[in-house]
Amino acid sequence: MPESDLSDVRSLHLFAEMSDENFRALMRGSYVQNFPPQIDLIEEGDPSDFLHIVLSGSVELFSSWNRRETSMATVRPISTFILAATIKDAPYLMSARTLEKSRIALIPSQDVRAVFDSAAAFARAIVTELAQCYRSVVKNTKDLKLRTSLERLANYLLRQQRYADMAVEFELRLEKRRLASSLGMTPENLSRAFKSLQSYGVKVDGNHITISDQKDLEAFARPSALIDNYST
Amino acid sequence: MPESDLSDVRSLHLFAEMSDENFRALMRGSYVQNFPPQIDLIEEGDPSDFLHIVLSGSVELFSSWNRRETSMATVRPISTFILAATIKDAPYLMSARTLEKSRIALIPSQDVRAVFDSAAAFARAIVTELAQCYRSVVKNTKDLKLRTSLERLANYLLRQQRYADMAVEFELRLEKRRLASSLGMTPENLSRAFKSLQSYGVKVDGNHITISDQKDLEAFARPSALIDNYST
DNA sequence: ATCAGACATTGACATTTATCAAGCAATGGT
DNA sequence: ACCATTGCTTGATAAATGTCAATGTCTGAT
Repeated sequence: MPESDLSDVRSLHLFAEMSDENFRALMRGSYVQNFPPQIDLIEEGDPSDFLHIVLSGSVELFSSWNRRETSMATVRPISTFILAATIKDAPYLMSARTLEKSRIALIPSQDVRAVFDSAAAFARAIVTELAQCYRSVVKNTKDLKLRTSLERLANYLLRQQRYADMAVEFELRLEKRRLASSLGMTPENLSRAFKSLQSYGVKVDGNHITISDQKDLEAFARPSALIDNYST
Repeated sequence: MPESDLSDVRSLHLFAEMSDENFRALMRGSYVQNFPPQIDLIEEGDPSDFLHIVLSGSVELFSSWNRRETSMATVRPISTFILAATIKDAPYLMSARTLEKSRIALIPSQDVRAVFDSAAAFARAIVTELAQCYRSVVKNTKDLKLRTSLERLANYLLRQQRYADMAVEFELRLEKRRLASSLGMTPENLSRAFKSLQSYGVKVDGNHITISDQKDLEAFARPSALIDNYST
């Protein structure tokens, strides 16, 4: 990696207090690459092989579901992206593409984790928890921006069913008006949404839910691991 | 703190690998309290004095803006909440209230940071960055759930103006269709939204924005530090 | 057992937002 | 200079979602 890029990367507060030794260890397997505009850098769902750093240009983080696409953030120099996935060794939650001609540093994720592991265990635990929370909110944003309220409800029910060990019948654990607010809709709309899901085999009696045709509901809801799976 | 609560807290993976000594240091200033249902535990914007842990019952994280309120998440035992604010020593981004009778452990935030600081500097840097990203996404979710698309655009413009050192005129740094997607709307709707903001003194010429009546736009947009301020 | 209060549902309607189709710049490549 | 492409805007329309008002239903307190 060229000297000027090295000092750019070094200037990130992420590496500011790191020892020279650890920094060199991190840079050993890293490299810098120039990309033209509109190049896909990473695709959501892929394993997080590299921590990315935008040195110049700009990168769009976006996400797709069911033929829809939404912009999640724009990353400008000099900053990292997908750090949480790197730390968690989890798949990317978002895709990334260059918006313009961009210079990107790529640091192998396993090197980041290795250097990081030499730190105290508590630090690691805090980070894991933070990363988990962070990724949950990202999933929630995808749910909000990519789905209609009916789709959000359908997928919520499927998640709850999974939580209830795939039982055909289970209880809602939230008051309906809170559920409505969680899903970003009004209580009135939630009532109508439940009614609409009757045609996909969903029965509602108070807080008691029956999913009589799992496959049918899934065909409508199109659940995605990158939105609905809390553990990844 | 009672022994059974101590072991509950200890069982969190956040503390699992922590030394007994550090754990005792953390618990020294901590205490456990029982709360009735519907009690406000924290209010968004307050300084993060305590890391909270739900031992039993459940807690709703929610957020308010402009007479509207939205549910952000429900926290169930045994888990922490508002860790990112604690680590960053930043104000709470969300409010919290008990949904039912709940038992909550309260750990002084400064103790968490003190124990954490004894870990390596790189770990701290990673966490700071993660916490920053996490909190940004939370702000983004609040923006999406609490505001109409017109309000989101108005506040976006005010944020961009701040980025441009409060200049009356500045350039959009995003293509309009990407901006639309970022704000969770269609390009067509963005065009109309720009037109609607004309009545608040916003002029648009390509990517060039002029905000001729700052106060008027702010009166409409009602910007909030807990949504629009990237540094907190 | 009854009543008050909170939550849920329903219908009518308004608003917001998306979709589709067409036309209008700007831009870059030949 | 021209054309083709791409992005932006506009109008018409449709769909989704929210609001308001009324009613129904449940539950816990007296």
